[in-house]
Amino acid sequence: MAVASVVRHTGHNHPRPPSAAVVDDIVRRLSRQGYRDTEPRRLVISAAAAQGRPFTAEELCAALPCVGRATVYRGLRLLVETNQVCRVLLEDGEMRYQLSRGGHHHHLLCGACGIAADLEDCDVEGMLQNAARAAGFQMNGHWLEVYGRCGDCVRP
Amino acid sequence: MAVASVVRHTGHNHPRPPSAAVVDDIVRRLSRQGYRDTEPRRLVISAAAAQGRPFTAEELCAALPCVGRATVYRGLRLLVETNQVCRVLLEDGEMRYQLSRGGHHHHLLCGACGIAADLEDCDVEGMLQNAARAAGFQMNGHWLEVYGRCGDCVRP
DNA sequence: GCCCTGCTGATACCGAATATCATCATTGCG
DNA sequence: CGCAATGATGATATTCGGTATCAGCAGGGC
Repeated sequence: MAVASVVRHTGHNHPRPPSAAVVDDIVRRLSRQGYRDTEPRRLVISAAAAQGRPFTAEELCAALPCVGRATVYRGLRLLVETNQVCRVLLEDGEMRYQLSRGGHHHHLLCGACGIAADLEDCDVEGMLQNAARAAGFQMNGHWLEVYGRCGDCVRP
Repeated sequence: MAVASVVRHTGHNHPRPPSAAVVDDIVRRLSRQGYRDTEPRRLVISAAAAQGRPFTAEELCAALPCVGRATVYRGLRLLVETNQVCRVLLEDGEMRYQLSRGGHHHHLLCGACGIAADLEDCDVEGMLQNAARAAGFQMNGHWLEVYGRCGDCVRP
């Protein structure tokens, strides 16, 4: 279902050179939680950090031909579970991933170039709390994605 | 802010006796768009309407052993495409479906009993428009799910 | 009733993701 | 430092949700 997937690759938005500091940082946080510091895991983190836009597990696999598929999938899952990577839901229902900068935030997703910008100070929380309470619900969390066009794609 | 109104699906979560009127209504809308009125299609709609909570395609298949898998999947896809059924994203990323009562709305999802209530008058739209504009984005749409506990599950 | 065409459904197929399991490598500890 | 415990790896098999195929069927306009 939901076949028509969005833009794959356009001119800009090249993968960035992965910053060693970012990788070290994540590895350190994982170590603190008892996860080992291994070469393949660092490669997965590095590749995830190098993506310029939300990516799929398969894209990571393709970017890491020397790392086993299972390892890439396990590594990615670990990163999601430990909140180093956040899930990004595209408009068509496809799930992608992106290195998290931490803290609660939402994404502004450009349907043209596929880039995701973080939307940080948006107080939907309070509004939803109220709406949920009015409906007799106790709200625990929410999932929000915003779709549109980024500045670069609106005026080319 | 707007007051939230809720449409509760059933008192409890059992499948409801599918209302013939609801099925007829959907079939009529499909006919108007050139889609035929067929027995298997009616069965799919009826089964979808009988679910007391968001369901998966597989659950529909299980509920309709006499209808071919492909037909169930095609029928469900058609219903989604024509907005008779809306997608519901669970907290863990699983995608489910639910008969839509039409109009833009969001879902209050109970993590305990799995029920989904419609949250109709919640004005996140304007807030998101502003936040997006501030970030240089042109917003076209959004996806929002709210998670928590329904009244029945909070005080049992 | 007839025919066109959309619909059905058994089956094959596909791709994403996970389970398995022998082997390897990290890290804590003596 | 070196060793053992055990978590991690990766090739492979497997599962699973969903789609493509295609011959035959049936809805509905005539």
